[in-house]
Amino acid sequence: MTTEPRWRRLGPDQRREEIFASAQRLFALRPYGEVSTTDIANEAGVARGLLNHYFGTKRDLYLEVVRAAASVPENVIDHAPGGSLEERIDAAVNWFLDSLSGQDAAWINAAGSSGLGRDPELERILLKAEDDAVDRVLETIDMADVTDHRDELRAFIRAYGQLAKTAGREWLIKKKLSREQVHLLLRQSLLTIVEDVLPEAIARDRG
Amino acid sequence: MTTEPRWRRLGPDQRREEIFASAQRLFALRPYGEVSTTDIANEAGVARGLLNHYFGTKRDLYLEVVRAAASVPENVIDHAPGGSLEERIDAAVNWFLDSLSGQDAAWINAAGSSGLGRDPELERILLKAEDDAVDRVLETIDMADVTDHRDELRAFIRAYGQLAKTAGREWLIKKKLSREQVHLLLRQSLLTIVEDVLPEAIARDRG
DNA sequence: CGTAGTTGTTGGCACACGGCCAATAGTGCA
DNA sequence: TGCACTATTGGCCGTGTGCCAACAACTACG
Repeated sequence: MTTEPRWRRLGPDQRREEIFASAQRLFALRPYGEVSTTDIANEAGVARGLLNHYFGTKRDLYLEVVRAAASVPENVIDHAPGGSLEERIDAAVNWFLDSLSGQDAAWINAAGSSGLGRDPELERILLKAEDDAVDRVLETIDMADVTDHRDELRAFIRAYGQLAKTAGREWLIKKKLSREQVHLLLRQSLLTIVEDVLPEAIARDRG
Repeated sequence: MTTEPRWRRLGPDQRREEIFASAQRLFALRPYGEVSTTDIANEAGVARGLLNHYFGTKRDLYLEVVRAAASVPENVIDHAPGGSLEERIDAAVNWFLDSLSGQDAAWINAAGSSGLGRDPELERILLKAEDDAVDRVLETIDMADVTDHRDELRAFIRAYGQLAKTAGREWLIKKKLSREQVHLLLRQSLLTIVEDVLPEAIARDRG
């Protein structure tokens, strides 16, 4: 009589995946403090100690989940450059809104750092994601190679990114705006920044 | 020989204040999870149990601190209405930037909810603060009494608020922008929203 | 087919932290 | 001076997390 094993032994990657998935599910549901490692372990059908073995600390696991959620979806458009500035901007905005509604819209919730009190590591992760998003935008509107006042441009776009994220929330979650209205807001704002604010900001150099 | 007391007995309000101040200091320094009630108690020179007595739970104390940090400074300008739209917007932006640099700039860090996984109560607090800020802006630019598409207007302004907060950070913390540049960005963006986006958004009603 | 080796996995120990509450001790008042 | 009032303490207890040595599933080799 061959007694069947009490648990299955998996390859490290596979088990890691399982745990990570469970963590994703739970962390998306409730905030960090209200998710216990026991919960995650149970969800994954695994002993609690295994989390530490694969991810180190609970916090480390959390940070990995956040990193995954914060990064903009990779499926960029084919980026057909031509056209006027307005057309390119229009395309960029459309791409953005599509990827918002298409995705499970996970990263729309990945807000700026926690409520208060800097958390350097978390901040670093979110800033990295933000910067990637900025690059994406700059590429899409064919301004990736501006070198003159690069820092200022990026700062403007970063601020714009927050506007975009918030507007997205107003559309998808709070339902106060229609897609067309959000599109309008994003198009006009970006247009103003590129055509109006940037040149002027360059003219009067920064102090 | 009169032995001197081991501790002083204060009025409830005063002691409450002391503890609250200590909590503010520590929560501003490190994130929630890395501040223990013991830390706060030590900082306040008080027994740990007293925190619970005055504030209930650690979380309750935290929420009060956040509420204080998130609310925009009350010292509004005298609000001299007259002038063109551009002048009014200019005044509003100036007021905003002044209150940013003037304050200890605490609330500039009070970002949207935690990194992931909704925290309803925290969210409620931050949304309340955000809405107050929106009201403040609308008053300052004399658009507080628009009734037609109030929800849309407020949504636009809310998104704009995030842009403003981020731009403020780029100026005061990251030093990528000068005050003039931020001013320019905020003025032009708000102008575009009010003069351009809003009318158009109203024309094509929301679906 | 048995057996030793590898390592994914478990279970429990130790410790830190937060909520709670009965006992204590400043403090003003009679 | 003593008494009542209550601000404040100190410790108990449950919970959550990191850690690690033992264990067992699986593999390979004799």
